[in-house]
Amino acid sequence: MTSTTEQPPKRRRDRAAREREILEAAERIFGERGYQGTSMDDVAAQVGVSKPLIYQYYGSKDGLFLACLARLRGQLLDTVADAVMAAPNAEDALYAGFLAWFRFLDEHPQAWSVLVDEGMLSAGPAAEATDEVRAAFIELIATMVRMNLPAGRPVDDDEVQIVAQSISGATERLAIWRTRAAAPPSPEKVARTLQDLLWQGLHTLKTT
Amino acid sequence: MTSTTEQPPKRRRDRAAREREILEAAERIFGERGYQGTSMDDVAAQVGVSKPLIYQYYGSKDGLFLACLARLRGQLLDTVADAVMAAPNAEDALYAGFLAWFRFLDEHPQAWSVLVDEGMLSAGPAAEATDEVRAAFIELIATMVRMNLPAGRPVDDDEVQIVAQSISGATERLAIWRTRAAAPPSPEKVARTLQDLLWQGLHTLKTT
DNA sequence: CCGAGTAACTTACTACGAGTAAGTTCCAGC
DNA sequence: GCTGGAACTTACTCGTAGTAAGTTACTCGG
Repeated sequence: MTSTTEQPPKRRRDRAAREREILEAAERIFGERGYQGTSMDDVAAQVGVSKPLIYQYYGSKDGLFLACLARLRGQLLDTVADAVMAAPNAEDALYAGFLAWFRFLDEHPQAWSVLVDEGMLSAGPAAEATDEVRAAFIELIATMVRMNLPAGRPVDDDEVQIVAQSISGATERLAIWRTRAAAPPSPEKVARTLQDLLWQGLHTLKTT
Repeated sequence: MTSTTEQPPKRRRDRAAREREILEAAERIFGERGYQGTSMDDVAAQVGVSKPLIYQYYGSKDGLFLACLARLRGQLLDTVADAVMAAPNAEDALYAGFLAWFRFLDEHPQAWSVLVDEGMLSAGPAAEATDEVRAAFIELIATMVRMNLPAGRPVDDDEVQIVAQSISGATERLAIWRTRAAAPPSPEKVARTLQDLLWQGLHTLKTT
């Protein structure tokens, strides 16, 4: 009976426990209804607590949303980074990274909803955090790209940036598309196709 | 003295004229402050008209935003499509399309702000319109990709979709990056790099 | 010129959600 | 048991989306 709905005899808890409880509820509700569609009153009611308490702990709606973001982002980033690092060479790393990305999103659909809504916050203070996440990813990609270049060659940083941004954008859009598509191709198929599309071009970079 | 601020002796106009006037103001204000940062009262005040009139003409805030979107989207789509169609072969078409895209966005920065905020509306009825825009682009890209394939070969529609989605995502993210970067590379450079990155891979598609 | 009829427009609201001020209740340690 | 602080609440303010109901100005037939 200890399901998601909380039982009445809920008393005071220490701050850390409450914060966790609030965060979990927020993650769930943001995931279901999006940022706009979620009101602080909703979250408060779900936790069985009053609104000002949430404000005391998280400062603002953005603050709460950011906290959700940070957690999910960390998980996703770690997953992908691990897959990339575990690969024996650049070619495999590329595929492994894509695969890890699409698989994670398949396995954590509600996490992804939050992260997508993240993109929605072009305005607001959440935008900065959003950019940080993406910057981390792009840094990872850029590192991979550079790994793939012969050591002696001069590196055109603009080109590396362009490539990294492109890959980041492509994977994001593909992820969104897959959640919406009626019968999306498997993570393996998408990762493979992407890999095929990009691999040759990455070599071109190196010989330019 | 007929600057952007309107002179007091502003009287009744017929509906079409007012709609245009409202749309222009909305486009400007949305472009400056984003969707969230713009209130209907702001727009009303700017036009020198009362809020309910805007509601009568555009139905809702989303409706007004959508109307802005539709116009800008149309311009952008036409520009890119023209460039693509004018190219003598697939390779040039790809480059020309990219170039037209990035140039347009350089030349219409406020238009782009609106289109970026567009992305922000994952929630709300604007999302549908957004998807339509993107679908149009993706259709254009998919057509180009198919043009590039030998006629006899069987076409894997999933792969074409994946590639088209990737390109769409890449160009969007690059556009956003360029507006934020301190010293973004020229449209030519970005278009060329993208072209280099993708061209080989598109051939791979055909021989798979 | 003149009185409808209607399109253009306004005033004055409601509803709801973010954020806050000022408490009240419960538990720890003395 | 009493006091101090952390956990928590009630009861607001303020801003903005959206609306109901009315008012003003143009127009067209007589």
